[in-house]
Amino acid sequence: MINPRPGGPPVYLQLAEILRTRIVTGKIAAGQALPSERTLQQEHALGRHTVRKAMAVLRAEGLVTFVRGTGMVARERAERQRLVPPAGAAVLTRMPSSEERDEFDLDDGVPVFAVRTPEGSEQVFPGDRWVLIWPG
Amino acid sequence: MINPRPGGPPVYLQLAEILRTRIVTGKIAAGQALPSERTLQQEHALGRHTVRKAMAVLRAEGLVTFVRGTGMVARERAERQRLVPPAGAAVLTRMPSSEERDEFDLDDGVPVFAVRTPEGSEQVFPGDRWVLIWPG
DNA sequence: CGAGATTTGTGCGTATGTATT
DNA sequence: AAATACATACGCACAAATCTC
Repeated sequence: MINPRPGGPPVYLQLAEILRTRIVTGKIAAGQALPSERTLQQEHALGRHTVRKAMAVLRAEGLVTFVRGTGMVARERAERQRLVPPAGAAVLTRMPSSEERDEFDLDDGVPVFAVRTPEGSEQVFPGDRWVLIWPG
Repeated sequence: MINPRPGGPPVYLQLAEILRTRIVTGKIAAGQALPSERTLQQEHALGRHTVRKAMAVLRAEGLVTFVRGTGMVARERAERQRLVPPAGAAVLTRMPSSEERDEFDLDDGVPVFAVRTPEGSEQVFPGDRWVLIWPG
């Protein structure tokens, strides 16, 4: 139940927590649609901005994707490809630039690996589709 | 100049691009404050909602931090510590959970490394303070 | 120290556009 | 063609944190 008392957590974070719980516990399975904006507004007696802000939180966490005309969908966990970087490489993680989001067709809330070789070149890998493996 | 013609890119993305350019080119140095919401509204004749959406884009990219009562500040790039994961480890990157954001005092738009050892344990490292090094 | 101004945070209302079903 | 659902964009009010005088 959402509690709008002052001093407490913001309403949109309370709603995000409710939805997050449903997703991570599997009550809403991957690929399955979540309640629409309107439904959430009516069920919890909230304004549209508040509902959208809660949804934006989940999107930024990479838990959901939005499909226009369909709604908010719990994100599928893609199979990850294994990558062994070259010897001496340095690996950073960060959010992608807008160009990188376009190039790799990344959802909101998906970071990237940036692999820098000793020679100085940098290659970018979408964080939701790769796992880095250490030798050994 | 911002162009609100229909069919073109959304106004808030145009504004985000303008501010992004100022940051990455160094016109606005790290640690320096950006124009306030009000200033941006007046300069570009936009509603507050639109301005805030542009700012949210930059925040999600990890370019700026917001300080209530102070303003929007270009993020400092922290010195990164070097980490060599154990042999056979698998490394993922993702956005942190709300608990992890609290625990590590992470800004918005900062992903984490998740290092899984062959034994099955997982350890989390803030993505803005660590760089992973491959042996070699 | 306080008072007031500034700035971002939260929450709601409304209208219109666009894509999908 | 129509309904549904999200996207963009204008507006308002008040709260909370910070800064300045």
